[in-house]
Amino acid sequence: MQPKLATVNTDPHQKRERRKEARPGELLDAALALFVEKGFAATKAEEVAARAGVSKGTLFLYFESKEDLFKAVIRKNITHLFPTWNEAFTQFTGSSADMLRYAMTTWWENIGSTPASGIPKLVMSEAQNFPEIATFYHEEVILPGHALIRKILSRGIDSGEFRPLDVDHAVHTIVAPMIFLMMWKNSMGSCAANSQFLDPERFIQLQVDVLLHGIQSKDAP
Amino acid sequence: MQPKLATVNTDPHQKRERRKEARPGELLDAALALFVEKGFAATKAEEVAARAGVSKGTLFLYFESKEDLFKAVIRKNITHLFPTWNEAFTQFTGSSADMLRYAMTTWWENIGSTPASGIPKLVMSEAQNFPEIATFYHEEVILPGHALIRKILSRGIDSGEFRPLDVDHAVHTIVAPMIFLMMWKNSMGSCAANSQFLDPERFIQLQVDVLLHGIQSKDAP
DNA sequence: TACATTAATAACCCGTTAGTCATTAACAAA
DNA sequence: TTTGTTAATGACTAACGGGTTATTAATGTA
Repeated sequence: MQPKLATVNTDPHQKRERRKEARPGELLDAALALFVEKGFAATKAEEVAARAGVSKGTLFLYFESKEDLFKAVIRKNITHLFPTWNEAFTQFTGSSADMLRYAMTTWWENIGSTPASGIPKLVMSEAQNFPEIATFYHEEVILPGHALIRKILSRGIDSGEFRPLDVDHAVHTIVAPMIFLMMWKNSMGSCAANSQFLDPERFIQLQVDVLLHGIQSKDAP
Repeated sequence: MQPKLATVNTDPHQKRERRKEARPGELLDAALALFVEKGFAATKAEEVAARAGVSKGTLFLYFESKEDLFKAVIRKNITHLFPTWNEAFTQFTGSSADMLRYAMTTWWENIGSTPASGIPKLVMSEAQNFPEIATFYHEEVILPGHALIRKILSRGIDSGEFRPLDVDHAVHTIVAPMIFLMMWKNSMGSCAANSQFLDPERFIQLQVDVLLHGIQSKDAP
């Protein structure tokens, strides 16, 4: 709670390091963590700097403004996983059910369980304040992501494995729980009372099961 | 974008009104709208006052602090719909499928399509900054809401209409898309490009359909 | 019309914080 | 060892915004 003056370091006698290459990345990591945790407006520039182990002046040496830092954080974490995933999916040989299960599992491993899972919360929280970010994110993440899911669904329907569906809308049904999970994890999830309330892996398993098998029992009661 | 000085009114010659009773409600409505739109920290007390048609001083006449205003906003919008809903559900006579459909439809009419739909975004965005709010919300909204859904699922399973399920986890599967929808609507939803991207009513219909029928075709292809 | 009460105001105060800049010191080369 | 370059610093400032208060005026009553 106390702001912890920047002048006070864990080891004040520590040598001042010159690491031009490493600073931006470290600042971006620190900023991501704090923006996700406290929100953009509530996070102080000096906090970000302190967390990255530098002074506030250094932060503004690498980023024009706090807003510039924010945009850089988003941009950095929109890594281009999509090409890799597209590759993996076009070469997939198993059933479409397995494909969906595989997709959600690897998504959890590569995004959901990493700090990058904080991005959706951040983007949604600040979308109104930074419309450019919102459209940027929409085009660079949401649309490609949807395309990926649509591919799985279409494949399953074509093969007769899935029943015919309005694919464009069904995509949302697949994606919504994943977004929800990331949001939850990065907000309510850290409240003590909720730690055992929602277990991600279990949730994903059940989610896939419900999606694939459906709730309604058609034959056996 | 320009802050619009509070001193400048649309009609500066307008008579100064004394409406002690109406002010708090109007301030809370204004605050909800702005907090949802811009976030708590990014919203200025003067903006809230201006939107409610009063000066900043008046705001602090009715609320001790900005934080107090925030808590009051949350508290006000946790209206006690649950008793009514519990009533409606215990008296429900139709099938459990219809019950689920009914639940989601009325939820959309009473919450999803109203300004109150902004609360989840607000709570999740600020959960880390206001832990008391998070737990309060968890107990007053999330737990009762889950209890309601659990009731529907159990009923369906007991009657043999639904296949046996891990009810505790399945609840999340029902709830997640609704939360997602509210979040979306109050963040990305207002970006021009996304207006036709996700149609709430359609999404809910398909959501219920997918949940009830399931994706996987068990008999006829 | 005169007066009392109090809702509403706007100028004010002051702590906080984004952003700057003169100074310091780490490192490389001579 | 000396010197030049520049990464890093932290004290500084200017503005912003939460909260206060002396003043104003709306309304009710005599």
